[in-house]
This record gives sequence, C-alpha cells and structure tokens, in this order.
Amino acid sequence: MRSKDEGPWKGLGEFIRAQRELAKLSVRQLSEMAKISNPYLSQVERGLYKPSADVLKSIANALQMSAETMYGQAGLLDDDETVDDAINRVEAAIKLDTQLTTEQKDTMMRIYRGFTQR
Amino acid sequence: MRSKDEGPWKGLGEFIRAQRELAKLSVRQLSEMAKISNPYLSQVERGLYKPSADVLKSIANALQMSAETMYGQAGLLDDDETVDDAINRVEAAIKLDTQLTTEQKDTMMRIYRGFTQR
DNA sequence: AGCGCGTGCTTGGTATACTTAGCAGACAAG
DNA sequence: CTTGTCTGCTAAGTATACCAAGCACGCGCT
Repeated sequence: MRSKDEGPWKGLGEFIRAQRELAKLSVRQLSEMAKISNPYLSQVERGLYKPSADVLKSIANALQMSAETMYGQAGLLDDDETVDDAINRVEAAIKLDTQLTTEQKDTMMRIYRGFTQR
Repeated sequence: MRSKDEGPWKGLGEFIRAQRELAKLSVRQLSEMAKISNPYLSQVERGLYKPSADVLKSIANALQMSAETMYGQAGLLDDDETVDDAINRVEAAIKLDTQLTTEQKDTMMRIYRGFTQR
C-alpha cells in the first residue's frame, strides 16, 4: 500500500482547507469539532500526513458533508466498479447477510453459481 | 478518534475472516492479493488491529466486494448506513437478476427463506 | 511601551498500523 | 522415520498517524 509519492493525496488537504475556509472556520475551530488536534489538522491540510478513515469521517461530519464524498476525494473509494451487474449484486447481498451462517452462504453461492453457469 | 470507544470493532475481523473462508482462500493467499503481510491480516481478523482505509479497500477488492460495503461493516461509513434489511437486499437482488429463470428464482427464494426461518 | 487574544505552524514525543523473520502443528509423499 | 509444504500464529522491529506544549506573528485595545 505505502504510496511513496506524496502528491496524490495532497489534493485532499487542499480540498479540506478550501472547505474549511468556505465554512469560515479556523483550524482550531474545525479541529475541535472534528475532535482532532489543531496542529494535526494543519499538517493534514498541507499534505504532510494522510489521515485515517475515521478522522476523515469526523472531518466530513464537522464540515457537514457525507463521508463518501470525503473518501472519494481521498481516493479511497474510486476503485474498480468493474462489474456492476446482477451477479455481483446477488453475491454481495448474500455475503453481507448477517442472518446466514457461513455454510448457508456457501450453499447459496454454489446454487447460484450453478444457475448462472452458461 | 481518540475518544473512549476502544473495543467496538469486534465484528469487522470476523466478517473479513468469514468472507475469506467463503472465498476459500488462505490467509497468505488473501494477504498477497491485498498486498499486505499475512501476519497482519491474521491480526486484523482477530480484531487486534484496526486496518486503515486503504488496506480495507484493498482487502475489499481482493474479496470482490465494493469498498463501501467494507467501510459499512467497519462502521466507517456514516451511521445511516443500515444493513439490517439485508433480507430485503438479498430477495430484491434475486428478483432483479436477469440471468435467472422464474423457477430458479423461486428455488433460491425457498432456500433463502428456509435458512432465515428461526 | 506594553497586554491579551486570535491566527497558523514547529518540535518532540507516544500510540498504533504494518512488516520481516521465524515457530509449531498437520498432512502428504519419499 | 525424514523431508517438504501447507496452515495460522508470535515476536520484534520500523514507519507513521496523531497529540500536547509551545513559538512567532498580527491585530485591537489602554
């Protein structure tokens, strides 16, 4: 994972700073709302550090934007939306189901894949 | 988030482990796909560490699920991301699937409802 | 001349995410 | 039996996200 160049997520800091200034908040004000320290927010805005997901979420909430928007800006969402079709929707729904045991999921997967074999 | 909530991460590791076993992958196999070390994946699955967002995304990709799904399970997506109506999700996904015949959909519905009857 | 309060930034440290090297058990084949 | 190769896990280290304390400036007031 370790991205070695600093550029890519530097845009995130600029984005946060822009949003903060747009909301007319000081570094300290926003940092307090987001429950992070003010020097750290300053460093994040200048691209020195890559904030973790929960910090991002916290900042997003303080700025009244959705966490997904923030993750998108951070480049943490933009992955392979390769196959958006029904196969993955069914399989994803099964996998996510909290009521099924692993064996039951396995069974449904095998049946489903058997059906969709062509 | 240095706040007081320290432990509530319970489910994520178990979730990842369940998904990995569902995909019939070893710790080493998945860790290689996700480009993380195998002991670290092991520790994550046992709830010892809280993986960062990009690691989560990487694992999600390796498991062929969307990053948002993974974030949702990790509790990193904004709270209103309720997953408790997974039932409807599975049933809806099956109904909408264009690859299944009516009889096949019926079969999966019966099996699914049989599983979730308690 | 101060003083007080605001701004953002630097320093130095701690906590934790993450890695590399290696261990012990299970199973298969020679 | 030994040897090789899986499995997951432990131990010990490195890298970095994050915090507390403090610095340097600017602005308004007395």
